[in-house]
Amino acid sequence: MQLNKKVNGTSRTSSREKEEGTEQKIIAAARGIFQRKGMAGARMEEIAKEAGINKALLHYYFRSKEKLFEVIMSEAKMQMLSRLYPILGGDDSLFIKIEKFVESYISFVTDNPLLPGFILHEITMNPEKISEQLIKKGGRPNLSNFFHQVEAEIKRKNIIAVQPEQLFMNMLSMCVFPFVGRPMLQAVMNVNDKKFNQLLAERKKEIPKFIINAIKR
Amino acid sequence: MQLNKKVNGTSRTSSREKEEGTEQKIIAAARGIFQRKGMAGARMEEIAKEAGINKALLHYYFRSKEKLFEVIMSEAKMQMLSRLYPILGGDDSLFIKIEKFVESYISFVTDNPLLPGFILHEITMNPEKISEQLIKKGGRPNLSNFFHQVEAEIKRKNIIAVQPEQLFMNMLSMCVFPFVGRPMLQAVMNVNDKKFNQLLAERKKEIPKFIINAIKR
DNA sequence: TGCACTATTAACCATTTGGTTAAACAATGC
DNA sequence: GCATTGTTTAACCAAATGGTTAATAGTGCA
Repeated sequence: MQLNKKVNGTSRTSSREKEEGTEQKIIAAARGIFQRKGMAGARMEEIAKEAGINKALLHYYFRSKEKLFEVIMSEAKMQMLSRLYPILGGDDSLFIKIEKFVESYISFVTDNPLLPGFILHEITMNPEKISEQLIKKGGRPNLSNFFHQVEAEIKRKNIIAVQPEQLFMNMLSMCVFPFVGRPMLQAVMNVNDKKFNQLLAERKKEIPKFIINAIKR
Repeated sequence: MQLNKKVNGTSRTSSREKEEGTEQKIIAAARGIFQRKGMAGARMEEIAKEAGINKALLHYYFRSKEKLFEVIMSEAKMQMLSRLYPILGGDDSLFIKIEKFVESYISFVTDNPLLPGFILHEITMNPEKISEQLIKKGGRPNLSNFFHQVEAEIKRKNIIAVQPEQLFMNMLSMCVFPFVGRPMLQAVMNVNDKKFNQLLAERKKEIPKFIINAIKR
């Protein structure tokens, strides 16, 4: 038994529908189940079944639940962070950055609605272990660029005084929380799925407007 | 075996330190462990040990893990919601409401930092079952009061046009998210515990200022 | 004092669960 | 063809886990 990932390009088993290869099927299944149930709630058996394979084969590709989990988690973190730094670390003006960031982040999370809750929960369960690599993965944290820019705009009297950290937290909170807290928000506000989706879509424009209103002089 | 909760007032076992009664010790232990590990990650054995009792006694007081979980969850939901409605449903002016709400909510969550993440995660794992009672528990949802007030202020041209739902989501997001996403935020912003606590405390004033700035004409 | 009832425990049980093994199956090179 | 190597499975295993049982200790009260 060895863990060499297979080299095959086109040659496939005589199976009918799948053209992706076992490893990808496993990852896809694991992604879904881990995100839906969390590390503690996920079952190797269920992942195997959803991937259409045997449980033993799961351990043949990924030695343990932890190993498999780490693959999924590391992929998830990278996805989340890779949207974060490029925009905020770029050359745009502050207001443009805010607009681009919110638009990009909400679009992304709309396509991956379970991601934030998954990451946040697991990182809370295991802060040291998971947040250490947060820095390395997905590019070096470039927030200092953004923070300096905020301070510069304050000095130039273009915006009111606000701690960059607070501004960043506000922005991220408003983007991410509605996805993490969706079921609660819908229940509390008594809003159906369609209406809530519409609210989420509108937030791409609403949040930047809100933020810029809040800070501009 | 019966589940009668004991009637004793003062008479206690000859145990040394505890004066709270077994049931309360169990609930305290369960609260901590469920909040830290979640339903799926919690172990009955561990709860028993933390309560200083036998696992069998746990089942003597609360028949099953689910039953015990429901006690904790229902208590948690009530706590969260009981801060929500009274203030927003009250008679204060809009700006005062916002200030009171943010102040009260952040204070509360500061004292119970694991609560939001716990509730949000479990409600996501099991939306139907848990969010149904969200409405009943902790008083009827009084958001319509708040929503009408927002619309009235818009009409009176005291604030700019904004959907009440969006405003509410913004407010709740900024209050709650920093607690749910704390480990991630600290890692990403490279901020130590002390500094982060300070930021959180400052948010009690910062968020209302931010919101009011964003919406006032 | 002894009886009824509650509280508590050690030992036990059945199921679930992550993980392993040995053998069957393909595919590929020679 | 057949040996080699990688892939897949059914069966199995040990530990963990939620839950139960039967016996013990404690307490009030008739």
